[in-house]
Amino acid sequence: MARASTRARVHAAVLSLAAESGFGGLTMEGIAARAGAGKQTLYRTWSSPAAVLLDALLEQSLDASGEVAIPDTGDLRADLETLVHGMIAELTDPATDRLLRAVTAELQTDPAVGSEVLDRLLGPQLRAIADRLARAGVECPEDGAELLLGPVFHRWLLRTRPFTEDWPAAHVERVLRAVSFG
Amino acid sequence: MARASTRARVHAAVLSLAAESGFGGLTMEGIAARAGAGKQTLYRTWSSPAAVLLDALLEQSLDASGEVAIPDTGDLRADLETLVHGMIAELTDPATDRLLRAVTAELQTDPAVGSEVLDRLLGPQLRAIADRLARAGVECPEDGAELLLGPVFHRWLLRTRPFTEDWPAAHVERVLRAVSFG
DNA sequence: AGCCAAACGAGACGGTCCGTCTCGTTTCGT
DNA sequence: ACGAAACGAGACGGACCGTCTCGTTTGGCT
Repeated sequence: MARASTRARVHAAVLSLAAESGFGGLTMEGIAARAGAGKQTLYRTWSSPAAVLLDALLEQSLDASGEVAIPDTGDLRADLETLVHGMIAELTDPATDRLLRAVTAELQTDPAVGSEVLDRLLGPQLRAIADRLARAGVECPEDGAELLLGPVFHRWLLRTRPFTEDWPAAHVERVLRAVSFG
Repeated sequence: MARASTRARVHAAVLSLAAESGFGGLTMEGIAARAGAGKQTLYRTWSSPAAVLLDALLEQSLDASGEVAIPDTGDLRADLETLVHGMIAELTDPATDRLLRAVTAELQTDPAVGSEVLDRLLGPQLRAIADRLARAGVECPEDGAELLLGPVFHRWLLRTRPFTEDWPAAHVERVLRAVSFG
């Protein structure tokens, strides 16, 4: 669809612009100018600034890890705590917080972005956690994964209250009890 | 700040426009025109179409109920199931789904909308649930309320999978077990 | 009743970004 | 070497933006 070199320049442009002026400062015209690309070239592949940013973020995350990795030391409780701590760290990192919120916001209105996020980010993550739970003998692993992540997203997205140091341990404790593993 | 009659006309305008063309069709100019108001009048009180819509929705919900009411029949399990069913029904109602998503999206970028939602909608709801849990003798009622609502929002917001008929009962079952009430 | 300041309706204004459209150029497969 | 596909550039009309004046209405105060 699009030339690899073009994609690379556009990705670099959207990431640098987002880092400089936040998501609110992203426009198709701005991205095109920074990338040295025509607007038509952008519209040929992406439908909105959020779609461009999402694509760049996904490519970046794939470069880094290749696959979604869930800790698996044999100690389920410890693994889940590590996981929750990592999630909280990423969600609250000022560098990524705004970008993730922007993608989440766009996900609410643009169905294409929604299914892209689900297919390439959230889905694999949920499946990986569910697999980890299933391997430990949990009965409803999908529901367990949702029970683990739901409250984290809830607190972060809706800004109900800050995360505390001791909450993840207590939360994992409750989740394990919920799935009959305490 | 603003005259009551003006507020009423603006609220009616934003609700009718949102019902007709969805949230995407909301603009300050459009709302002002429909309400027969000057743009300056809108900007004097609200900062964005989302803020206007939120204000209208909040006023509407206050008119209807006056206070946040949580079922309290003495049967905790039944009450929570009623609550979850009601939430799912409201979240998935086509008439409100898009509006709630729009407000949630705006909540990610506009801090003013965020604290407004928290103060007048989410906060009271969470507190009411936590109170209900506390009355039943649950130890960490705030965490319990979060455990109950988090997965519901998670599934709805991120569109991971549809709600099924039997999920609420199983979910409440797990939450009660998590807070040592099963 | 009469007054005055605050709130208002209307809309002009320059500006930004939208999404579409040409046009001439570059790139790449064969 | 050639033809098609992808591209860079930017013109274009249009929608909204947020700010700004204006002259008018409204409601409280005396």
